[in-house]
This record gives sequence, structure tokens and C-alpha cells, in this order.
Amino acid sequence: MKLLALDGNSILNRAFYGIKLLTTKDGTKFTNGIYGFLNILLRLRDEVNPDSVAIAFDVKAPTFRHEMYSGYKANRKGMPPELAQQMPPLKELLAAMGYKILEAPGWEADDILGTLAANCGEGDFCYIATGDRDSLQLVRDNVNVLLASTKMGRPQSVCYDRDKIKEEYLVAPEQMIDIKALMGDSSDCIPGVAGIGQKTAQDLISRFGSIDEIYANLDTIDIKKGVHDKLAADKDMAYLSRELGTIKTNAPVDGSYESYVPSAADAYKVTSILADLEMYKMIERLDLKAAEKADKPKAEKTCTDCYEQEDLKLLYNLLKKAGEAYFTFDSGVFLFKTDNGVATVNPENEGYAHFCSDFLFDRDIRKYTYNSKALYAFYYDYRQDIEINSICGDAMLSAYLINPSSGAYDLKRIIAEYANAELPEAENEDAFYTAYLPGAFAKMNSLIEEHNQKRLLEEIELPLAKVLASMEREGFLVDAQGIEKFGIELQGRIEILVKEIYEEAGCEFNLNSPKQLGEALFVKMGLPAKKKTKSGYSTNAEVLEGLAADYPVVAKILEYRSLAKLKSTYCDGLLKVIGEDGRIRSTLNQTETRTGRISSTEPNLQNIPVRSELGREMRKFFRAKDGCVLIDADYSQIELRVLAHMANDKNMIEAFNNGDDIHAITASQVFDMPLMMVTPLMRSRAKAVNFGIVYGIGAFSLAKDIGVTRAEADSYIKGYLAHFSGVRKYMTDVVEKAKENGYVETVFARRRYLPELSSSNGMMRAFGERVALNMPIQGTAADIIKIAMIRVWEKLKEQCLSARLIMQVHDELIVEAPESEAKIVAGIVKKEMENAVKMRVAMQADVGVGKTWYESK
DNA sequence: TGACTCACG
DNA sequence: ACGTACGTGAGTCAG
Repeated sequence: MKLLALDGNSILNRAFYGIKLLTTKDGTKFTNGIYGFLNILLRLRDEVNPDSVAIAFDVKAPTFRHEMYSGYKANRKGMPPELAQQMPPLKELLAAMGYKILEAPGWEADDILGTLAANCGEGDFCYIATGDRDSLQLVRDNVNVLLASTKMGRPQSVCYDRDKIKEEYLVAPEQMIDIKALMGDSSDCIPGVAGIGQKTAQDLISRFGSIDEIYANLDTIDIKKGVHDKLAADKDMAYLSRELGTIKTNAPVDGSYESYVPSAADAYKVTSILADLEMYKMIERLDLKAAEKADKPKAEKTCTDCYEQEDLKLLYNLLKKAGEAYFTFDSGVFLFKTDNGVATVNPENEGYAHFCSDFLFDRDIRKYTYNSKALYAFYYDYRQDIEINSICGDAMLSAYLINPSSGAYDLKRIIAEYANAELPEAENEDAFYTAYLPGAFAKMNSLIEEHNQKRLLEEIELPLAKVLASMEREGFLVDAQGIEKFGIELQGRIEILVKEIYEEAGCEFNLNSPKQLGEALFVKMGLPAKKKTKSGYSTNAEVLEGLAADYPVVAKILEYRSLAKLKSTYCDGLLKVIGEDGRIRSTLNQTETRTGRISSTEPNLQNIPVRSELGREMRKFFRAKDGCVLIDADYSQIELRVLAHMANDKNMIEAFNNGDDIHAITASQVFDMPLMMVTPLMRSRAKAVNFGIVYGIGAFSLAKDIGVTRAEADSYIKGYLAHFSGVRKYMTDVVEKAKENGYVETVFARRRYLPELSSSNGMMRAFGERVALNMPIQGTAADIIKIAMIRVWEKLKEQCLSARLIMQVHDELIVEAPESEAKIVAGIVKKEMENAVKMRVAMQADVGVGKTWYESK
């Protein structure tokens, strides 16, 4: 039998250090070690083509094996958490692949390998794969060592047999240990003989055979005096080292190679672990199909037969009787999970429209689906009289609530992660997913229950999907001609600027290229460079602003930048996406952000300029249709109010509830003076401190932001925390709790995991702490405005108003309403926003009305 | 595709 | 000694 025996720890180590740190998209799991390990394993498997495979791991012994020398291997124990984390999933994966994992408490992996090598009988062959040269001592006529490593991300292995060792070390493998006894090994804390290195040790052993021979004839053999004296002084150390360095061959493991014939891989489990680690290519490389038909405990078998459902009346009755329906949906085509498999319902079927309105309307059928927003959207267009009720589950939203950092909410991955499912048949993938929807929901619902997120799901995310679908459908009317004209004006100004800049710079270059711009400014023109980026000089606004006062050309570049941005992103960009009816329909993503906010894409309408006067002009082109006005309401200081509530800070709560100017109050506290004496400068600095608190403050960044020294910024923070002691306590508590739990959560139990907190990298840890401080605040604010959106939307519907919610910008809602409804709608929006939640601090929303976004805000 | 820059809350 | 505030999306360049 041909056995391939791997030193799991050693190979994982090589893989980990040979490949740069990789993580899953969300940063929750490190994967480079596992990835590299699999690469090496597959490579070896191909090279060796073994009959059996054994993978050995160290198991920490409760006490040191070699107590006489207590420093032994002390420096080997420290494994960085990024690596340690990867150990359990790796073992699980290897086991699922059908390989035997060998562990023996108190024994190291190389002892286990030594034992296996020693059991190599007649007709057997043993390949030891390791990253560690120690194991070379195990080489025999039928035992080879494959020294594995990862160079430039590629797996490599060198095969050592007797000849190769002779060639490289001039000795037989049995003598390797004597070399080590003399030279020692600092990484293994094997002392060796002081002053003797590899060269001398190799020379001595190749000439005299062993340390026994050397010491037996120490005074007669032909060696230099210095070497003789060193050998004489450390005789005990040499023998101790030999003992320490000798790999044991009596570990308590099964020595029979037959025991390590791999069993069939558990294809489902392997796939789901790999999918979890986002190693999708690896799934293909393993080609699990062949191994799939294993006769062992199977995952729940679900019928995935797909058939066209023609009798829709019958299907409706079945669903009605069941009281629930699991289905997926794509542009009008339904796939229903039924007892007989998966039923397809097509728009071409007779009675389709009738079926849809009956089924979707029926409150007594609980509906579990995927991407309910798309379902709402389709039927808003298809037939507006079809009402959709009782959407009780949306796999996308559930998966998002369970982990908003995973970023992978396609149905395929959700099924792979949460349903105990077998691999999909390639032909009818969609039917397969539908078939496993109930299983996935069962698992996700129990997690959601466990995390106390049931209300968050049912009262916020599920109803919000309908609101977002309606907002996307409404869109935002824009004045295309106005934008075009504005763009032309900008273009004119840009061309003049470009000419002037080229003239003053003395050369022409691509102003849009940071690389060329940096070159022109800091090399050709010799301006003082301040900051560098990975690939050259930094030319960002902060740097340029620092130079603008002294170099007029830089001021022009800044102006160019701002105009170019307006032109390309906002004028050109928006013109491209205006619909035939003059409205822009942005996509509102409900499962994008890690904090619970929604995001807006294609185009992003959440970053339309407002801070600069020229940019703000853009908002004049966002308007209400004829006869209508825009009602714009934004929360005042929602994040600070949330902080005051969560921290239960007396001073801050009182300030808000008195209706005070919070930044001014903060200034009076930070600078320790009466409110009357607070100057505008002090107020603006205090405002920056308030922002900083919400972001997880650092003195350095605060200093940079407001242009004071670090020490000064530091004293502001100290002053702040001294006066807002509730906030101080909150900050320590929330970080402590995050470290304990591994996650933070909002008032409404929206959760975000923070693996960064257990990183060994100080910067990553600090980042984790800032996120721990920020996410509950930003996330709770997001929860609140979502509640307000649902209430506003429902009120407008309830009162049969024509007004429509059309946009949300994190703390701001925009409603388009007939002029006649303006007053009442403004009242509804304000009221629903302010009453969305009851907190220790009252919420305040400011409402504006106007023909354009510019006017209404 | 990643880096850079910059628009918003 | 080292880098530094939270959360997004889009346009552009350059390898």
C-alpha cells in the first residue's frame, strides 16, 4: 500500500505564511491557510497517487513532554489567532473529504508520522509530507519525505530519498538526528553544542558517523582544537539534543495502512464548508460529483422533480389547505414546492392572473419566498389591483439579518449554507433551490429566533421591502434639459480651467490621472509633497488645499476637480439613466450595508451634492411633477439622540429634551464655560467632537479634522468624556461586551459580527473597536427611519392620498405630493418620523416644502 | 480589477 | 514604530 502521511500543523503553517492573509468577503473568517493547505494536498495527491492518506495534527499536551528542559518548544506554541481560527474548519473539511485525521493527546504530529513510517511493511511505501526538515530523519528505503512549501502562492514539494539526503547533507538519513544533536535548532529550542553550526556538524557526522563515535574517540580523532573543546564542554547537551530531536515511533495510533484508505467524500458537507469559506473554484477543482454516490447517511432527500402545473385551481386549493407556500419567483414565473416536487406556474397558463390575485391576496396562506421586493415590483407593474399579503419570510432578508457582513445573498449560497441539502442537479437548479427553501427557512428562523430578531424581521425588514419596491417604481422626476444645460456650462468653465492649468504648469497632462498630476506638481514643478500613497504622491483635496494658498495653479486644479466631478458623475451620469417619463429610478438595496442602512445604486441618489453651493444647484433639477410639491423631512441629530438614549447620559438627554443646541452645549461642557460665552469656533470644534464620538473617536483624526494639535484634541475628548459620563461608560461597556460576544447590536437587535476584535493586528483591533462603537448608533438610527418609512407609507395609503414616498437619504425622507395634500402630508411625515420610536430623548424631524429638492430642504 | 478620488449621511 | 473616525457608490486611470 502506498500511504501519504501529512504533518497537518506543519503544512498549514507553510501555507499560512506562504500566502498573504486572505479573508472571506465580510472579514469574518481567515482562509489563506486552508486554501494553501488544499493546494498542497491536491498537488501531493496528484504526484503520489496514494492508496491511503493520513493527516496528523498536534494536540497540546497538558504538560511538557520533556520536562527536564522546560523551554522546549515554548516558542512554537504561539500560533496567531488568524491561523488558529483556520484549524477547526480545516479539520472538518478534511474529514468531510473522507480523510482520516490522526491526533493523540500529548503527541506531536511528527511522532505520529514517525510511527506510521516505522510501520511501513514489506510491499508498502510511505510518503511523509511536511514543511519541516526534522522529518528527514525518517527517510528509509521505502519511506520518502516530501518537503512541501508555498512559494509565490504556488505549492511546491521536493522529494527526499536516501540519495537526495546524501547529496545534500553527505550523510544517511539515520544520521540526520546526530547532525541536529550537534548544531541544535533554535526554532525547536534544541540547544545542540554551543558554537557548532550546520557546516561543522555535517562535516563531523559525515566523517565519524555518529556522536557516539565522536565522543568515544574525542581525543584521538582529527579535529581542530576549538571544535574539540566545544564538543567536550557540551557533551550532555549533545545527547539531550539527540533525545529531544528524535522523532518517536511509538505513538498510540493505528499502524495499519489499510485503515487510512479514504472513504467517500461527503459532497454536500465539503461543498457547504468551501462555500462558507468562499472557495468556489476549489469546489469545482475537487470534482465532487464522482464521490457523491456514497452509501452513507444522506442529507434529507427532497424531491426536486419539476413539472408544469396546469390546474391552478387545484394548486391554489392545496396551498390554501397547507396554509403556507414556499416559492421562488422570476419575472412572472412561479416555482412552488409541493409534496410531489416543484410545480411551475407560467403566465401562459390558463387562469394565471386569477390564480395570482387569489393566491397573493390570500391572507391565510403564509408565503415564504426569496427577494420579495422583486415580487412586489413585478405585480405593481403587472396588475395594480393585485394585492400581496402575508409575506412571512424572505430568504434574502433573513440571511441578511443573520449576518449583514456576508454580502452573499444569492439564493444558491443561502441554500448551500442553511439547507441540509444534496448537491443540485445541473439541469434544474432553480427547482432544486425551491425544493430546499423550507429547510433553509427552518434553519434561518431558528437562528433569527435565537438572536431575538423576529420583530426586526417581521415589523421592519419584511414590510419595508414593499415600501422600497414602491419607491423604486415611483422614481424621482428630474429636469433633463436643465441638467444638460448645466453640464454645458460646466464644460465651458472646465475647458478654460484646463487651458490655464496647462499654461501655468508648463506642460500638458491628463488632469484626471492622479499619477500624472502628482508627477506634474511634485516633480516637474517641484511643489513640496506632503503625503504619499501606495503608488505615488497623494493629490487628494486635503493635500491640494494645503498648497492652494501658495500656488494659484493648485486652487485651479481643485476647482477643476469639483467641476469635473459634477459634470461626469452628476450631469452625464444622471442623464444616462433618466427614464422616458423623465423620472430617475434608483435601486434601493436592502441587504447591502453592514449597519442596516439602505443603499442606492444606478444611480446613487443618496449622494447628490449639497455641501457646496455650486453642487447644491444640482438639486434644483430634482423636482415635483406639475401640480405637486416635494416634502422633505430630516431627522435632527438622530445619531446623537440615539447615543444619548443608548448611553442613558443624563446631561445629553437633558440637553436634547430642553431643545438646546447640542453642539453649543457640548462646547460649554468641553471648554468648561457658560453657554453664553461659547464662540462659533468653539461650537464648530465641539460639533467635530460629537461626530468623532459617533465614529469611535481618536485624537489624531479629530486633530486633523479641526486643525488643532493632537494634545489639544485629546484634551477635548477628555473634557467631553468627563462631562458626559454616561457616554464614557457606554463606550467602555459596548466594546467590552462586543469582545465577549463577538458581535454588537442595535436597540432592535440588528447584529454585526466583529471578528476584527480578535485580530492580532493592533490596527485591525482598533478598527473593530471603532465599529463596535459606531454600528449600534448608526444601525439604530437606520432601524428608526425604516419604521418611519413603513408608517408614512401605510398612512398615505390608508388615507387614500396621492402623495408618494420617493426617496430616503439615511436621515431624510422625500415625498412627492399634490399641492392640495402638502399640508396634511407634511404633518403625517413629521408625526410618523417623530413617533416611530419612544426613547429617552424625543426625536425631532424638520420638514420643508418646495417645488424642487433645493427649495424643500 | 484595484487604487484613487470625491459625492452624501 | 505606525497609522488613524463610521457607513456608502461612481467615475477614472492604469496595469
